[in-house]
Amino acid sequence: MMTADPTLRTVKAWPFEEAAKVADRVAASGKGEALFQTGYGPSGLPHIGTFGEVARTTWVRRAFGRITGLPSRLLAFSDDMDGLRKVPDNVPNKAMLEGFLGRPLTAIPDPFGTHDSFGAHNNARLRAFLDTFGFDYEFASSTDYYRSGRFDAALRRMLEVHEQVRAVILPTLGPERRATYSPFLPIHPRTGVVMQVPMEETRPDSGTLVWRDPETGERFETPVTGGHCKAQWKADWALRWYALGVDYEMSGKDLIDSVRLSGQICRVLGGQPPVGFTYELFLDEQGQKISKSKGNGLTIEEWLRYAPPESLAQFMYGAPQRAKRLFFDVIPRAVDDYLANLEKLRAAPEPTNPAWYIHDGEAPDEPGSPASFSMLLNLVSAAGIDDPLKLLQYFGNYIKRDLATGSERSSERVRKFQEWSLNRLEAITIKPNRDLDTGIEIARPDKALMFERLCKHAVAYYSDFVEPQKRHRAPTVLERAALEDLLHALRALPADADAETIQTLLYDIGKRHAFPNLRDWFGCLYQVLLGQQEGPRFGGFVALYGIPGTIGLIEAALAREASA
RNA sequence: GAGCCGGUAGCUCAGUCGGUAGAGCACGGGACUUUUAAUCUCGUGGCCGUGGGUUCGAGUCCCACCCGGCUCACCA
Repeated sequence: MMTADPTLRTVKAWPFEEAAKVADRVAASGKGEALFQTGYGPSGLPHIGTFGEVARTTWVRRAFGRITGLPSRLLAFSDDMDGLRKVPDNVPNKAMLEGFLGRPLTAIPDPFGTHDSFGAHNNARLRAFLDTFGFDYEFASSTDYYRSGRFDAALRRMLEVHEQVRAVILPTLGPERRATYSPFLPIHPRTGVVMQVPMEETRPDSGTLVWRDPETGERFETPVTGGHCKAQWKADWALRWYALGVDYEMSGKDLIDSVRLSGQICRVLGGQPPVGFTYELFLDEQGQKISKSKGNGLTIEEWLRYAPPESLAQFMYGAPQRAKRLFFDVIPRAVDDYLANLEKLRAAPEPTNPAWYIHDGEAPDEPGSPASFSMLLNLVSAAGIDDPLKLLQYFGNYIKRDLATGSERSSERVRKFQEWSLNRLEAITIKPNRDLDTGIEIARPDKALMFERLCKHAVAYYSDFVEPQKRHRAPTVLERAALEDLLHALRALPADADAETIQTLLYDIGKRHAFPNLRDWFGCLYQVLLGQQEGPRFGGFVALYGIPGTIGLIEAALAREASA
């Protein structure tokens, strides 16, 4: 059991400020533990906001544990009993789903055919998503809770105060809805549809409702308990808070009104609404709201292709109550902020440091990254590196050159990295090209070094954004002659010729031909061979890229010109 | 109509307890380099939206206003 440290209540970081409120609430209730909740709508497949909400809640939860020493649970609650309102665009078997509109998601066949129901399918995806990041949570299915009777007492209570609950909601509704509203949505005994109908009678003594099918006129008496009824959205939220004693739940700004009304209903029931936290929504590059239908903004898949999850957590940590723009350009900064914070965490575990939350107070036992992500991106773009392993090699050479020249610019970070992993990097560096494919497994984020992962991500960035922008220009007559000259010279070189030898060769050839300025010769190499305006020191590039590969580039360039 | 957030360097933003204004990028100079890029280093650049108030002192606290944006207003 963790020891309590009440002095942490005053830590100036939002998770602790939140946790202190939860601690007060739990102390007042006399409970020995705290219940944190995050909810998921029926349409909602997991997305980048899901990650944010669970991560942020987890941080508050951890802060709570540090302050109080008390245990806590995080309930991931799926609203899988909600009626399907419309057929989603991104699923197969849409025609089949049409026939089940209005029924609870857990009473609809899985359009993917892999689970017992559509609801079960979505639940599985949600859990798989959360598991990917190693979140500590307890999954809850609304359907299970209703059917198992866990909500029965609360439902009967809501039936008793039916009119008071209505009184909370009615003022917020338009005239026509006002006439039909009930916090109870009975499941139609014949069609299975979640009904939105007015109650003709409430019978608290028997725990039932009397209502009429608007189409057939048939009258039904339905128990509110046992999964025969579910609660309407805002009442549902309140019911859950009341029945389970939820202590903390955060939600987006779009739910401010719902939080207020659900809180009122919760009080009507006799409960105390949880400590709440409203976070801002994300905007796209133009400051527009991110919506899945518009397809703007950044998906979590995209983020995780270009950067590690720790950087996304870093982004989510900062200023949750500000509308932040979420698009590609924020990624490198998030990564570098994280890397810097990671080093700070290593030096001193301060709970004001975002990395403290991301790693639960203790930096992982690995060397971090010797270079900023921005630098890796520059490097990969300048050198046109399309392979993570080559980037590692390139960087290894870079470090060695650094050491050899005795440069003072080796930062503390680089030095640490060298101590920890120089041998490993050395092993990578001397590996012959043909073994590259079987070299180091870089693709598994959980196993690989942070730096290896960053190399992988940098290359992905290069492939997607830099590489497509390349424009290989055709060589001039003069350049063509020089390139042919270079081609022959390279063929004559041993395969393991070093960077200096190649660089000297390049100068010789450049001088041998009538370039007005040597700079033009190198410019030709970048523009014709690499398709870029500028590039790396070319001798080093050839040594890394391989002489056969470079020969291929030249041949391709000459052929391109011939066919034009 | 109700509510929320923002306005600080050319751009994106940080700014802790009220105490001489900060970073990255961009731009300029230098170092290193047998070209360039990278890297390192130095530097240019700000009426902190406007007006008032509190204070010895305000980017920071209070009030009002202007501008920009978002959310909710007969779904969940």
